[in-house]
Amino acid sequence: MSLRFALLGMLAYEPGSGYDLTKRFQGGLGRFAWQAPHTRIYPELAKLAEEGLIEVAEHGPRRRSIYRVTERGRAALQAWMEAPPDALEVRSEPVLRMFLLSALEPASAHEILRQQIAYAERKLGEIRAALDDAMRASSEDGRPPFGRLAAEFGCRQLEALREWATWALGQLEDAEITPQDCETVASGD
Amino acid sequence: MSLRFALLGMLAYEPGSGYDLTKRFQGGLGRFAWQAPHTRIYPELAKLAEEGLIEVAEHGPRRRSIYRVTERGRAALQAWMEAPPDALEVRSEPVLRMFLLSALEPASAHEILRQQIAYAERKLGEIRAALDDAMRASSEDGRPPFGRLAAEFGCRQLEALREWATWALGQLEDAEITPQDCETVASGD
DNA sequence: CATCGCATGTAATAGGTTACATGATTAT
DNA sequence: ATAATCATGTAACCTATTACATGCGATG
Repeated sequence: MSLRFALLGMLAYEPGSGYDLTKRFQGGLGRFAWQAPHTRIYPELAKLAEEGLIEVAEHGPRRRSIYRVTERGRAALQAWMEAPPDALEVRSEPVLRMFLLSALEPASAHEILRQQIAYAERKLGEIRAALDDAMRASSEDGRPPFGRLAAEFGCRQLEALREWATWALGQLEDAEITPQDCETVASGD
Repeated sequence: MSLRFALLGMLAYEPGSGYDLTKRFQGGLGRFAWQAPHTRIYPELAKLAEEGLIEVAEHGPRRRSIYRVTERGRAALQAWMEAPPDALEVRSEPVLRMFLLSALEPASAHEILRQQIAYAERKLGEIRAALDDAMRASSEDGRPPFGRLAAEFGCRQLEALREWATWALGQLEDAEITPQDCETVASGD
């Protein structure tokens, strides 16, 4: 249900073809917000056009169709953006991994936390590089890059991940020094 | 592909039936890491059992089957946890909303950011309440609540959201006071 | 024995991934 | 002409959501 609004929003910012949108999902800052292959994008564009939320603005070479949002489309986007997000988004593999840490041996948990820290650093680098690219590209056309705020958001989330993982490492070490379940460690297993 | 490891991990911590796992996904701290209805849980448990990663430890009243992980299951979980997470998780409705902010009128963007701040506050309250519950419940059985670290992680992510939204509001106001695209506002539309 | 909650399932539909296919244009 | 890239699509499959169904066991 979100893909259609992703498309609607990108087209509201700037008209384009399915091919253009595919590239924006792959290459631009959009990839830090949502992902979709062209095989999902084209059918969704067709549906949006059928419902009158977008329309073909122009035909290009090959079979290229450049879409733009209609008034109704803009209204639909606005309505969706204003609708209160009520369910906490909870299908995140990184969070799941962190959730399951307690199911592992402490030594593994340490190792995995250190991996998470490295991962956060690496992804931070990626986003910052992408942001730099986007800033440079957009300084030519005068307006700030689409998704700049979202990229900053991504950075902050990753920084929070890094800080949390560092903190969690400390927690695990504390728990090993002063285990509260000494009395229950009889069987050994 | 992640659901199976969510189940494996929960069973590694403590054996249980599909019904138990359903409740853990709904009620406990698990709901801040992954979500699944029973209609997905039962078939996945069947598949895991067929592959020998879990097995029936005990049969209860009604048709209740209590599963536990096998050695192979534990190894599979370990391997998955240790595998480097390589793709940045990017299908998040909140992030998408933030990404699309630029497609809206500034006044709407303000309103939506304020909503996000309120949302973050509300969800922070929910997680903290759930964490308190879990702490109280687990103080009886001696070990820290499963998912405590993850709940803390969720809190930090929400705090980052709140801080970011506050910062973004400031950015939008700055952009309105000193718009860099004055020279291009000739056509009006 | 009626009802409530436990415990599991099926079926229909929607959303998403991967592999494969194809024609049109530009570049060499 | 041939290759590369643009531009779009189909088909098979997997994952997830929603609605509906059912039978067993405890409780009053």
